[in-house]
Amino acid sequence: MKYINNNGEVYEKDYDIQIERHTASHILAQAIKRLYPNAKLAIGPAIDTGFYYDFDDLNIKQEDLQNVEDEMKKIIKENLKIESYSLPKKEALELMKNEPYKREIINDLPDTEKISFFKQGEYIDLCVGPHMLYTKSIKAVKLLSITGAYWKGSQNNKMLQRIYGTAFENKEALEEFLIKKEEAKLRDHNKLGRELEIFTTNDLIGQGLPIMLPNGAKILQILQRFVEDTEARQGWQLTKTPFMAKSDLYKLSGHWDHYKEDMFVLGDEKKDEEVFALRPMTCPFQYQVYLNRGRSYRDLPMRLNETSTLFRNESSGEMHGLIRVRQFTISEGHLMCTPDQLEEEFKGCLKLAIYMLKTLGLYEDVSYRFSKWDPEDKQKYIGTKEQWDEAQGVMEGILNHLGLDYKVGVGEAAFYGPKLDIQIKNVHGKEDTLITIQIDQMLAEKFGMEYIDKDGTKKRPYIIHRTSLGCYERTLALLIEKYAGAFPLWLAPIQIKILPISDNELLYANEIKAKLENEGFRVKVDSSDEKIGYKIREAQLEKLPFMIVLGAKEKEENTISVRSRQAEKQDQIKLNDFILNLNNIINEQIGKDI
RNA sequence: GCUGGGAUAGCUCAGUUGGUAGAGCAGCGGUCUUGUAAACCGCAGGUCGUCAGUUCGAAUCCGACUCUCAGCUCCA
Repeated sequence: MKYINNNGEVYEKDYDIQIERHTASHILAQAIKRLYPNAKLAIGPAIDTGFYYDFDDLNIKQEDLQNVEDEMKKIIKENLKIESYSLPKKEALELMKNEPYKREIINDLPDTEKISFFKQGEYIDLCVGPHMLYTKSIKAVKLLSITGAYWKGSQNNKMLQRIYGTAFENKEALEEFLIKKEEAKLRDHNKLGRELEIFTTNDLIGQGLPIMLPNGAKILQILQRFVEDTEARQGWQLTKTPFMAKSDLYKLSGHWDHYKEDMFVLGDEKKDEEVFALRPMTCPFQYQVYLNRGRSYRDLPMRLNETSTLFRNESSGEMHGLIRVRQFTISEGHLMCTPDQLEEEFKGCLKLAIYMLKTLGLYEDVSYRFSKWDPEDKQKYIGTKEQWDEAQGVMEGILNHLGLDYKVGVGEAAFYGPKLDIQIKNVHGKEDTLITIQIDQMLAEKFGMEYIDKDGTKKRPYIIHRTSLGCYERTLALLIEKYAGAFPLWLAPIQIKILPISDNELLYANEIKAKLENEGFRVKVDSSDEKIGYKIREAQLEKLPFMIVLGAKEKEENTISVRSRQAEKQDQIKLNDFILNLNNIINEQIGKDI
């Protein structure tokens, strides 16, 4: 494959999908310029799933995309040769005199810089390249959607019109991508979760406030018991702190100055003597547990956990199914320790998180992000540069010592400290934080937390702020998508459905149900008068782990016919053998050691 | 919060240039008592997201709001 770089040099290299996509974005811009000459060019990079190009003074609709795509295919067919050349800044500005966004980019470049351009036919774009050598090198291209996007990614700037598209090496690869995209939609928790009656929402209750239906509430209960029991075995002590507090608490913690926009405040500061706010984080509440009396080094490490319901007044456009909500519950915890305990305890928190991920089956799907502050953003963060350097330095040391493969996210830290975020992508490819482990010194200082050390002097403890399985609602959403609703046995809200072939077996069915429930299993009997084939199909749609078919034969022989959701047909066995089998499966699923 | 779609029965969706709402599935009642992908008959179910407007007349046209989807921004 031939490419051209911004020195005008042509070179040979293996097929590079990112270069193809970047070239496709130029062809998109060329097509837009031909069809809508008044449109202004912003930027058009390649991304993970394809490419986009941002335009101003363009107002097209979804229906117009096909037309644009047809024009792109025409340009590809014309097989224009792509050339590159450089200009001094002054001439570059002159060349782009009708492109305000390009001029802004050029103006931001140093004066000494030679500015490179790529040209294909009548179309010229400011670009560092490289590109494919001919437009015909684009083998499969498709425009996908059209949305708004802020210029330079800042909401203070104008919103431009962004066109998303994708390109592949051949038509088959494009086709496969589109099919996968459609399949992903079927796993979408926001659709599947409603279909499987896990949750719903309601106009009267409001945005970002999902209602957990019996199936969803059951899964959350199972998860919560699992988390609390596991944490207890790891030396965590459960606390229960209030859902709200006076504004005084938040003023001390810094939330009032740095987080009030995102809080639900009860009352009016101007009129009321006392104003309350629902808690957006548990830290300042749980710190009061530590502060309940003086602490000695003998009390450390002190591990406090809480199944903690939080309230955040997210902007209206942010809410999404169970992934982004206004009220949610997290497996939160705060760990107070001495400096020389810090690394070991941090490791313990990470180990616990990884154990949770492995048990849930999500371990292979996560990535790690070291979230630092942005020194430029004075509004967002409390503390001094020295404090941040220290906290980040400590965390970086630990992360590197653990040999963790992580990316750095600048400006992603909490307002009070750096974080190790464990990230996961949903079915649409959008990444969110599932679990977070943070080192917090600023709030410890604000609340005056200390301990008496061996030498009798007062010292400030290090505090690790962490979640073990993260936000329950978000985790549930990811689990729905991971398993496409077919939950592992230990998590399934209904584990077994009993299908009597006729009403003659109803009594026997209820007998089996009672015995299974007595063993702690979650069972449902299908007492409808449908035919057995229909009942099986229904049970399959519910994605339950097991079904039991009971007819005259089973009743006669005092057996059951069991079928797992993967199996083609059922096996006739004794109930006790089935119970043994179920327990084995569950032990396998949650019995792993930390 | 911003840009652009959308909201009709529990669900999936029809509904023509404005004339007063329909199907399939689910539900309920009955018949059938069934051995592996949808038995048969019947019934019921809607303030067409909400509110205000234009009109003799609005699911349909205009406006505001609510909710929802995709993306941006923000974030667990």
